[in-house]
Amino acid sequence: MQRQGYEATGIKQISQQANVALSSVYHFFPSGKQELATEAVRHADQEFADIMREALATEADPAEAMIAVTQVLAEYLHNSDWLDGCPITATALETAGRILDIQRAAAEAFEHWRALVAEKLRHTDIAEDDILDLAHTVINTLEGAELAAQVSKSAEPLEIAGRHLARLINSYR
Amino acid sequence: MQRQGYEATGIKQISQQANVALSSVYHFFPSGKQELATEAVRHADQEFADIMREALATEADPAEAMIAVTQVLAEYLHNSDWLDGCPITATALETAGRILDIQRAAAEAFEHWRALVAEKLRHTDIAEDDILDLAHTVINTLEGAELAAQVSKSAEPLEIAGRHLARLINSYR
DNA sequence: GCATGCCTGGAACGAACGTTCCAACCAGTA
DNA sequence: TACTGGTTGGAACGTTCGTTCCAGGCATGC
Repeated sequence: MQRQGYEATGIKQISQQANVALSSVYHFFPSGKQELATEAVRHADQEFADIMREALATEADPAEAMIAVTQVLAEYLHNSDWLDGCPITATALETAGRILDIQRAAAEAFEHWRALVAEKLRHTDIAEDDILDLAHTVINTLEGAELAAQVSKSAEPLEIAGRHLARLINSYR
Repeated sequence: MQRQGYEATGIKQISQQANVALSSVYHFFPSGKQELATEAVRHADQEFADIMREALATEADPAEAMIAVTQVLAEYLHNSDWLDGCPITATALETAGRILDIQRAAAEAFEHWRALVAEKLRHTDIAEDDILDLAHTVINTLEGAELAAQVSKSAEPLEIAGRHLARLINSYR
């Protein structure tokens, strides 16, 4: 779903790629595809949070840490032939306004990731209100840059985003 | 496709909603769905460019103009019950790496929109290299903020993005 | 009025979709 | 050994998908 989105990903395709019986999928996700997708988004939430947490920890300075994050994301993207961008964006977008469970799970994921960034920014003397705003823009700019990088098959949007986010953060202290 | 993405949007659904015979769709788009989607992306490219051009023109100062753009985007989003975000993101993401024509059309759209922003920024004394970088981040942050606004059904991400983009631009002069 | 294009209506195709069902299976425990 | 719970294999359901085909309509040109 990260690569193809919700609709293009079939349950049979999932069961085959996982070497698992189709019945088993319906055994563990009785409500079908929507339940599976919701859990997939929640799983991707945790997985992506781990990646970000680790990348943020490599640099003590929050501004520098942003650059580290964009570098890690660029690596993942490049190593997967520009296929593995944000794990939930595609699914979130095409189900927005149609499948509320998935939309809610996606909203919670963004909130979760924002909290990680905010946590990192609290090691500065930036005011709490500004920190919360910055966390918004950091995640949103990363999302947009990852999308652009994927579509253009280039790491440049992510590199630029890293530098600009660092500059924006530094402008608050 | 703006609302549902590529896979979830059927050709029959399109022909019905357009009050047009299914045969007519295949008459004008002989190569089928992929060709139709590619043209749809190109059309959305122009349409979105018009919206941005108009919004950018409402404010003489480029930094202020960014806030105007986010306000306009927030309006569109709110008026459509948070359904009409960026017209190509969903389609671009789920076809990335799978349908090259669509991916190319999407990349050209982003390039087109960046050029509009760069054009506006040339009314300042910012160095050309910085202008091109800023255009990248402006579009990418708008994309990310629009996604977040749509998923969270709130205009807040766009409002914050507008303020931060203005601040970032002003930091260059 | 008649012929020559382009366009449409409607039916049909095979394939894939999500989902359901049930018999068979295979741990465990007693 | 017998039983019981959870898990699987495989076939089948109806529906929808993208696509194809062709006879008919309907203007425009002579």
